[in-house]
Amino acid sequence: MPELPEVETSRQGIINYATDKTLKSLWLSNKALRYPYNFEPPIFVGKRCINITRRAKYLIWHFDQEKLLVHLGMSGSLRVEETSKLTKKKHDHAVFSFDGGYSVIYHDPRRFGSIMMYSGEWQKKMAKLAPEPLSSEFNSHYLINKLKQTTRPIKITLMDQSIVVGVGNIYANEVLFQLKIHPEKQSSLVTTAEAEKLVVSIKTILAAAIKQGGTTLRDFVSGNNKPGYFKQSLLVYDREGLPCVSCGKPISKMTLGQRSSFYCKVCQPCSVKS
DNA sequence: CCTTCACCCTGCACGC
DNA sequence: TGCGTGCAGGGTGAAG
Repeated sequence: MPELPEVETSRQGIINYATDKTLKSLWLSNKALRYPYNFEPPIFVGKRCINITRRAKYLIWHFDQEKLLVHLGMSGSLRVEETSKLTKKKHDHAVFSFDGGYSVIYHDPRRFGSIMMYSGEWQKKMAKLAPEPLSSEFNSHYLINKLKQTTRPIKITLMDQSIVVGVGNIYANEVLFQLKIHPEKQSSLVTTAEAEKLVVSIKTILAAAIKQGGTTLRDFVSGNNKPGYFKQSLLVYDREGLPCVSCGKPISKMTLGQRSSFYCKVCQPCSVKS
């Protein structure tokens, strides 16, 4: 369920159970995730977790020496359970048991996620990632320059990891609705004023979602954590046919880049499409 | 270089 | 109740 706010929420949910703790055991299921494992569990067992950080939608688990990269894909989630009461569920693929009595469990039905040792190869990949949306590096000057260079629909550009990381399908829809920009609008025709608002809107909406995610953190311990996803606060995503919160006309749906796009034909007119 | 497309996998909602 | 279909919040690599 991970867009960037969920990944960040997951990080905050597990960090206190892993940081400054020694990994006592690491169990992996025999099912392959997105990539074949590039390590054996003993490499990490006995090592102390120093910190867990996030880059884009990746979590980086810093152990004494090696680092571990965890991505939740489309259906991944992390939960914390007391090791003594741990019950493995279908689609659990990794159990990190730390001293202190708690385990972090990686669960991923579709197995689009990955757990990898942070090898040199991965460091290269990560180094190429675009700026974090909440960083000062992602500003209107930067975005305007990027938008000039492509004729693709603005929604596809916003979701392009080489432009800015962490803006997934839901938030791309929400941001464009908020600013009354048609999802198909050619990126290079987005005005300077619109680009400036896009930057502000992306930062605001992601920060707000992260903040809300925090309210569900206590559920992590019980193991029945609901992903901190706030459907009730989404204004356009998954609302096809339902009245636009602004004008009341039904929300439309179209496919762009193989992803569902929701928009209001009235509030987001395609005046300057292509 | 840029853009589009297929695809990795399972679960679920829906229509018949 | 069961079956088939389409769809899902991500990301990559190959092909055009």
